[in-house]
Amino acid sequence: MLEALPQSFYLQDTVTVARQLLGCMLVYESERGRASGRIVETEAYLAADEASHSFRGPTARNGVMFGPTGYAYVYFIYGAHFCINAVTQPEGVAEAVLIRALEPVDGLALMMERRRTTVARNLCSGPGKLCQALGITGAQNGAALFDGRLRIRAGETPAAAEVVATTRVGITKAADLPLRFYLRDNPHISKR
DNA sequence: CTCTGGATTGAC
DNA sequence: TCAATCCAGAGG
Repeated sequence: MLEALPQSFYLQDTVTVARQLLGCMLVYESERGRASGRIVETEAYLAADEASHSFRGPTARNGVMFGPTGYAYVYFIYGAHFCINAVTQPEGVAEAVLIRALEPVDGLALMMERRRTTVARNLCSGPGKLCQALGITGAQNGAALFDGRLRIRAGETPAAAEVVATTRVGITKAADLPLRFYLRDNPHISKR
């Protein structure tokens, strides 16, 4: 897609990508229609990072992380939810940015139906929630983010002072690293 | 093959 | 605060 961020965007340092994805738009054109939102929360997962799925080497689940840059790594967790990551770095270097929350923009009615709620701030305020709201499942694992029905567009760049860096959510290893980024005071972030 | 626990969510 | 729910990953 002309308007999507180019594949080369994802070759930047993974922390830089995690920061720069804030404000960008995640769009998915599903069979049932388009749904999209502005990215307001991300987390970086690095190669030398015990909390990353890629830390112990390639497996059937995490294989996309070891592949070329700019593709979606979608996995199933807790027997119930999907989470979507943007794979960064060249082939062989397994790093990614977990997209944790969106501010809903397009397809509100479809999101409300999928999420079974009409409360806007409950539609995309968590990694599992936003996948459900957009209709993203394991079928999108390995999909390009720079071309096709699942893509990330540039958005309004937030002011540097608006970006907060803190520790990641829900992990037990490397839990002290400041690799979570979100937009200050945004009502759609995943916690509180 | 069995066992453990998780990049979560929503109900209590 | 805690159970649901299932599969990936580790170990035998």
